Amino acid sequence: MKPQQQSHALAYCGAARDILTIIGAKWSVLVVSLLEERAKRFSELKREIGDVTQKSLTTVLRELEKDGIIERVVTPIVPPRVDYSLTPLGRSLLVPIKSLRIWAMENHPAIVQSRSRYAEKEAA
Amino acid sequence: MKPQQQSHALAYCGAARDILTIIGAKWSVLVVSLLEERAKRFSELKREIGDVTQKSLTTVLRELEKDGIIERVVTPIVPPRVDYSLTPLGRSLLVPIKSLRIWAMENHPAIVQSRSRYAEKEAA
DNA sequence: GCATTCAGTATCCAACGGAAACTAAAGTCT
DNA sequence: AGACTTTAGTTTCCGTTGGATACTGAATGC
Repeated sequence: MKPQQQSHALAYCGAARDILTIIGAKWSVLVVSLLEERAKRFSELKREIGDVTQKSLTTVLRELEKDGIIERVVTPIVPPRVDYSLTPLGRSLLVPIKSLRIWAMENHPAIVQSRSRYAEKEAA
Repeated sequence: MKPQQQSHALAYCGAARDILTIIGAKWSVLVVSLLEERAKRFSELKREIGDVTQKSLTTVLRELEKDGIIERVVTPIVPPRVDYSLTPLGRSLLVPIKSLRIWAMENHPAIVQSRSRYAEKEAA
């Protein structure tokens, strides 16, 4: 979106989209949520998430690091040790994430139901 | 993610990811926000958003309709008229969206700053 | 010497998303 | 009569992104 085409009511749009790009990334909310408990290693995150590829996990961790949401600490030993933890900024992100999670829990059934209604409607 | 691989703490994950897939879609939050004011026509939304293609707008509107977040009302005249409006479910989604928007407004500068710090760090 | 661990890369391929052109159907202009 | 306009899309093409799989390097345990 070109800024000059936005209406006054949409001034927040750039920032909002930017944030949505972050938390909309496939594994970011899960990673942030897992790091709420404590700092964790790469392999630990991978194990806990289950079916995420190294590449995808690396990508999302790097992105969150760039954005200042997590911190990456490398201990140069062999085998290498890398710890990830939430920054204060990352910790503050837990607030809107929680709000979203609550909405998700409450309304997910309704969405699933709506989808199946739509599916059988278009099957007819 | 295969459900049986999730830890107990991540039971919400499926629902949360599902919701994030919706609101993470490129134009959905903007569309939902624009429909907060009142029901709007396809062309109206396209004009207000600015640089979205018909295809992308159609896709996101169809998706939000499937999920029961917006309602699509066709008036069979020529030229066709299609009105989109928020359902009660869609209206309830405005709550977490607002929470996210507030966080975005407050923390976007910090994120931008963190990114440029990262950029010059890796340039070195 | 061989396998394993850890934190990634590299390569390949499928899916998604955008740009631009096309469509239908009626009313209006010339 | 023929051309143009509007609305809400669809179609085709194409570039970028994201996932699956395989590979790397260095030390340690068997």
